[in-house]
Amino acid sequence: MNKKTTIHDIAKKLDITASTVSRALQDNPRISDSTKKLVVKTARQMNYQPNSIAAALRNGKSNLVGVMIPTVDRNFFGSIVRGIEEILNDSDYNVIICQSEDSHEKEKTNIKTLLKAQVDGIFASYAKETVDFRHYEEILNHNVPLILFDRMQNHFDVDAVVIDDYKGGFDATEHLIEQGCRNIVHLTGPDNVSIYKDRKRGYEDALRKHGFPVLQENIYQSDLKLEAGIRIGEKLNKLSKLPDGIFSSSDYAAIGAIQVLKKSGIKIPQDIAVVGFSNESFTNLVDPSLSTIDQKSKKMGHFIANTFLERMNKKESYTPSRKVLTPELIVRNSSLRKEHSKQNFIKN
Amino acid sequence: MNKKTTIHDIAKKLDITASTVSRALQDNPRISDSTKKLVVKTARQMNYQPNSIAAALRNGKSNLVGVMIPTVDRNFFGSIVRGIEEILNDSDYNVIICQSEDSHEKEKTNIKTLLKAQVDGIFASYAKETVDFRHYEEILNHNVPLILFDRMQNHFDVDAVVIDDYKGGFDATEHLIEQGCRNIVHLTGPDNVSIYKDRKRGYEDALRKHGFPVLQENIYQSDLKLEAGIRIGEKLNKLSKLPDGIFSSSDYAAIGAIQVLKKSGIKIPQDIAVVGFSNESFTNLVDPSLSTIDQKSKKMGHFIANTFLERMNKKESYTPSRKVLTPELIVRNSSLRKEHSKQNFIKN
DNA sequence: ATACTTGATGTAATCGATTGCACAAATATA
DNA sequence: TATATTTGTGCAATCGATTACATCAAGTAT
Repeated sequence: MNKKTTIHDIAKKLDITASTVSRALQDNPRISDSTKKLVVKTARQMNYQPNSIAAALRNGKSNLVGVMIPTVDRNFFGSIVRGIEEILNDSDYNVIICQSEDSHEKEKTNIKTLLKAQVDGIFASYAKETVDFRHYEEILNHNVPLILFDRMQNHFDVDAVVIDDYKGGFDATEHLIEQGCRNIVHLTGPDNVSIYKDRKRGYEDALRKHGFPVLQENIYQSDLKLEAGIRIGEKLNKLSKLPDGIFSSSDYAAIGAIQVLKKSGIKIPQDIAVVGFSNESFTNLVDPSLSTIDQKSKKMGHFIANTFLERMNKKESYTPSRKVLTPELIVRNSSLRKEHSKQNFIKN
Repeated sequence: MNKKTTIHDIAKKLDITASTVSRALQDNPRISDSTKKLVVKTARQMNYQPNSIAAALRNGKSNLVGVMIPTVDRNFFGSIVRGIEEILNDSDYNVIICQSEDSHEKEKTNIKTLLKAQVDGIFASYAKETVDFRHYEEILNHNVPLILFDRMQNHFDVDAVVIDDYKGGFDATEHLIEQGCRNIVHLTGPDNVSIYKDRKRGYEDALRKHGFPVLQENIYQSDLKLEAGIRIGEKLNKLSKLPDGIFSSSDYAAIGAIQVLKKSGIKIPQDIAVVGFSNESFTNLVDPSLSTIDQKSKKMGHFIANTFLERMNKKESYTPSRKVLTPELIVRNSSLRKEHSKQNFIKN
């Protein structure tokens, strides 16, 4: 049928060579203005679409980047991806998204897939499950720029964009203390994931700063999913002395706990004030709306993309950098005892 | 540094030609078993990774497909994408995701981008805003297979995978009637989007079937976002006679309305029973948990992917098909008056 | 008038994998 | 023994865009 037109077709029509056409389309100064105009016009007429694959092969550059995240249907990761796209699409890059589903195996196959697709860069957030990082070395062996974000460790000397999880944990806990909490429980995740360790440190330091003891029995470790929150809520329910505050490293776990506690007549935030982490999109849909820590996900996406673009320019002698973003405490009704409803999205 | 190894490198090492290597790696019957084994072994040793871009250029096939959806951070679309990936990754395809954000302009540029990336197929769900479909013709002009899903119209004779929105609307409404509702309000979306029209027809027919009048003043049109739900909730609040049921074409709008109604002391589901649409992930996080219609998103993804694969095989003389999936009513606490809490996820 | 720029375009190789056709050697058939 | 067929490889073109280098005409300097 209608074959795609190539630069050769244009060349033939104008009785010039393909190289001239190519140069003209690239606005090469060595081509006269008159030919340029002619070529551009003819290209439009013939509905020419450059074949990016041919260019990719020749240039050794696919203009594709791969983003690997645990899952796309978490607000945080979804909007990081958006942030990345906002920047990169303007520079003619396309984004391939891979989901690791927090599985080590999937992570491995995803990396293979992306390398096979000849991506120009890989942006990744570790799967929770991952403790062995050899598959990441593959990326570096292939000379593909790697940028880690959010979840990372110091195994590799690569670019990284993270938030200050310590500060997030600290601020959340201090806020609970300011709201009058005296016995604050913390829900944390697997210890091999540094973000959870950091948030926990923040929690502990905030307690210490205000003269409260750090009690190991107040720290509940889990995978931080909804179901884990439910289980922990049930445990809390059975305690002889209820806590009066919960800082959860995950919005999901926080909601799980709140659901159970509400069932047994406990008032949130009056009896127990709760702060989650991530500012998931459902946090202002639930009742009471959930206080949380916003992770500046879009901004993070922008940083990742810009870091990548810089890296592509400097080519040699590039020194990886680390960017730490500051999270923001968002106070909603689940923790606001003093000025009730002030921050509620519904007027009055 | 360490250049990537190509089939030529392998050929040189074994003192054979690249074509033999290529054939050996493809398990071509014309190559002897001994050479095959040797080549495969050497390839492994040299850590050979096929350059898919070169293959793409030669074969005129990028092994990329583009998925265009309004947004990735809606459960429905996110899991469609997952479903698509589950199938296509096994067939060595990669998926590029584009978000239209329900904007006509973004949709246009996304299509350009995908075509430039030489994707082998495009799977798309129309943006709400879109009323002019010329940019979709571009896809067909380029001879790129197009599969529409969820939101679509009959402009093009292309493959389509949709759910039976009419049945979804009918079932939701009939369920409310069974729960004793006698005055059911419906929240619908823009009329140019067929899914909303179909759901509305389902609503109307269910009312008629049970002998209730269809009242235009009971139908509220909006963009179905959270804020729209809030506004409509406020309107309902002011009515002299409150409705006793709400069927919303969107979970978000449903939640918005519920939030307002709860504030003014109205009990859900006792005073007003509510059913949403989409089974968004937050629907069982809110209080009360929201009854809704599940759209079989993952299954839809599977269908889309498989339709595409079939299409790629049959090449010529292909007749587009239309697959209609059956949605499922999920009854939760926002509409369950008779056996309270039975379907609640918390035991007892 | 000769040598030397400058400007504009063409030639041909390249990126890496694929594949139709050619060709030699080995085997089968007459 | 001569011819036909099979088997295993090699040769070279191809996909489309890019680019170092060559070329050639016109213009400038000496």
